Amino acid sequence: MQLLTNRPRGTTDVLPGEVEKLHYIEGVMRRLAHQFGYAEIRTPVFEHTELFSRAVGEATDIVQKEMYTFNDRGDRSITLRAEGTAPVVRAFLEDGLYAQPQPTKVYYICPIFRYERPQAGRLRQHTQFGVEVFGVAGAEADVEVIMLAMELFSRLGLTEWKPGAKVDAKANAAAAEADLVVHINSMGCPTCRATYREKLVAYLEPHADELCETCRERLHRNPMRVLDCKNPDCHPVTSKAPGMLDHLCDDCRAHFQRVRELLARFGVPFVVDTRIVRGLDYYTKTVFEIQSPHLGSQNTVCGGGRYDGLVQMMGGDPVPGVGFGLGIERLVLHLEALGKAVPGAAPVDVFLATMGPAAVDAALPILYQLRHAGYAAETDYLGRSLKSQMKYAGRLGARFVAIIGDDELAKGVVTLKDMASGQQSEVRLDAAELGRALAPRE
RNA sequence: GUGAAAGUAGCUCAGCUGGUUAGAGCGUCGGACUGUGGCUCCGAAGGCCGCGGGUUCGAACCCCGUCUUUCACCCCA
Repeated sequence: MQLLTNRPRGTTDVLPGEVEKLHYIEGVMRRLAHQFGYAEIRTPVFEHTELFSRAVGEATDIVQKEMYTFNDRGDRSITLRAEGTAPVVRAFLEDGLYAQPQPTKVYYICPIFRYERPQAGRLRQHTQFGVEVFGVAGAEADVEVIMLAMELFSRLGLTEWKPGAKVDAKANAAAAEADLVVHINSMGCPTCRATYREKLVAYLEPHADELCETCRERLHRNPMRVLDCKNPDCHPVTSKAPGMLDHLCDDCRAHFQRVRELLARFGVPFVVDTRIVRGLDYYTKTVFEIQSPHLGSQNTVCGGGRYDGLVQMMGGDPVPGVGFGLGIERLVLHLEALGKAVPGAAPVDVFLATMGPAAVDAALPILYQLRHAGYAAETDYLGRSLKSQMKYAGRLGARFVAIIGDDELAKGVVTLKDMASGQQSEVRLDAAELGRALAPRE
């Protein structure tokens, strides 16, 4: 088939049969968010470009090469939502959420757009479930969002983990091979990070010629990114470099300590991973990624952290924040890798099989009355044989088929067939009577 | 943005070292069973062999370009 055009690169069509999985997953997310005290927020799919370029950081990969940016007809620079947190922070300030009872706890399920090379688990449009907490400086909030993510994975059957189970460091290392693990790190605050940054640059500069090309570029622009370079040539230098964790100020050190204590107390499997740096500039203190061993190269299902300076940077009073984003498409890959079944299409309650025009006339009013009464009812519009209609009803997963032919019309009944048992009975040709016969009897 | 592999019916794939009208299974539709689904059998529809150019008497097959997909890198969800 020669089509006029196909879908743009890195996008997907979610077809009937597949979409039900998303409904199920999103339903779990919404219930969970509600139980944790998070309310939904919806922000526009597009924003002014400077929202992302300023909040995420001019030097980041997202801003430099991954944004869908265009000028609209009013010559404004517009960018499709490249990231979840910045728009929520904008709304928090613009819509005065800070004037409501604090803290503000919100969640969202929305599409994210990034111009990247597609790969398994990486699309140009993907969907994120994200949560944000504003107004809590303490580590309890960092831990709450991590607990929320872990609880979600647990409810979806992606991990054996249950809150409260005892986990020690050795068990964590073993779990990292087979199960979801939270990788955490601390980025410090602007004060201690600046001090650390100087020390790091001072250490790296004499070794610049031992580093790879990208690292030499990053040395001054974003030296912390040099540390997580995967190029083995850089490892001799980076492995001896001073670490951020050794240079945290008292406040940041205590915060990170508290996060680890609470995670341990609640039985969350975690490892301190100094390579978790995150590609967004706004993070402070805690950053984390939850990685799955079942996803191949794109193995981060959930990533987030604390952003205590972002609200002020965007023009508000200083309000601390913490949150995460979680990729739903990767979640689905993970479910499939584990062979986890999720509910499919909802079944049809009754299929009205008609034989001849008189039967169609009799069936249509009943069809709409049954639907009005809340039943999923379907019929044939193609004038097909009874056999074909039976076959079709079987495909739809109909619980019952109501057969209406000349015999039934003469008697004012339908032949009602229970598709699971094959048993048939006669029911009066009347929507209310039929409805009673259809009522689930379990 | 870098490197590698692959694109043949709706889906999964055959198709010999280039040689007439490109095949199978599954799925779809119909029939066997003119009033009864799942099993079985029979039949039909469905392909510019991703697209464009080149080589050749002749291209699904060889060459170049392009688009898309997959894998890895970068980075992320």
